[in-house]
Amino acid sequence: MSGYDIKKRVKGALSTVTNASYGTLYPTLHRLLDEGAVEVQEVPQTGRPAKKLYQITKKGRQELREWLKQPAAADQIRREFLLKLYLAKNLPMQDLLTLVAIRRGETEALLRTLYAEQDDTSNSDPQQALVMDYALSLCKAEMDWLRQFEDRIQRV
Amino acid sequence: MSGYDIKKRVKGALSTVTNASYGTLYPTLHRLLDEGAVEVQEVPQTGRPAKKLYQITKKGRQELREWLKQPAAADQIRREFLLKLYLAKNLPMQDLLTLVAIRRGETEALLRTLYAEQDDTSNSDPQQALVMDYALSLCKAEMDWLRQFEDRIQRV
DNA sequence: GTGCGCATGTAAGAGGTTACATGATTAA
DNA sequence: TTAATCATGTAACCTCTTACATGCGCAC
Repeated sequence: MSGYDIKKRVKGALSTVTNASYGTLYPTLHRLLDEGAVEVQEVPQTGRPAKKLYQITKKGRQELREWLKQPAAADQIRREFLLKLYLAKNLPMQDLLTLVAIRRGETEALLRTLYAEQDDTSNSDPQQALVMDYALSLCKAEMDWLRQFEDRIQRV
Repeated sequence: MSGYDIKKRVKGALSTVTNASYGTLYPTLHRLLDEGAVEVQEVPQTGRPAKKLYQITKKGRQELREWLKQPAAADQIRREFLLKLYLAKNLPMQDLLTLVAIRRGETEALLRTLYAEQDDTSNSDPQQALVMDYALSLCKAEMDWLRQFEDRIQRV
């Protein structure tokens, strides 16, 4: 794949897992090339920079396998929404409801996106379907929690 | 609270929300003091550095309220485990099972910790209980997913 | 007598994003 | 004609972690 395509893939199917900006992506590809973990094939194009198609090498695949065997690092998570909820006693009830409603809207949108992407990819990439299924499960759980929370505070 | 106490609080009840190392925490407190958002009271102690008790000021509380009203930034999430799952076709089945089993163990441990902390704090800080409840919901959902996943691949 | 808890803090570095530079093609 | 898509890349900056410095009291 090209750097550009990798970016799209990461932004789409892998957005629940990690992310990457070009400022990280391109230097990383150059480093992997230096290390011999990937090789590149330039495809000239008219009117735009040559497309650089990267492909993993035998050595790269070996290193990948080694990395995969290592225990995974702990999740790095930063949820500003939850932090605001934690500090909500400083907020009038009305603002709190708005905060939660916005979050519910965002979660609903994410849920719809995930359903749509699941339909798109269910027959193609099983690995991608796996990650999608995981994301869906957690997204549904958050949705349930948000609805319950809204019920609870509106009853008070 | 002192910087030391804040660190403990964040590591405990807020670990599912954010985190903080001293290298961030102390400079931030100094900055807030400069800005007049907090004030400090030194409590001398024998045999260790004076404890610096920070307290939010009127101005600080005002700014906090403004910040709370702004829509929350999107979650920043990095799940190395899921990334490895995504790349699992490069891994022998046995290693995949090990990877998932380790994750299940960690999730179980987290679940137990959360239950224990929920019992500890249920009668004290309702805000903290809220965050705990949220964390528990998502943790249970992940647990369910992991169990289902293990069932699925072992049946194949 | 060793290690943990208490309690402050800084310096170096890792890791990442944002904004920019370039510029043709194509759809609304 | 305006904006998005394609496609590369760099420089400046921001944010955070890791590792260090200091050192007493207390429990095992």
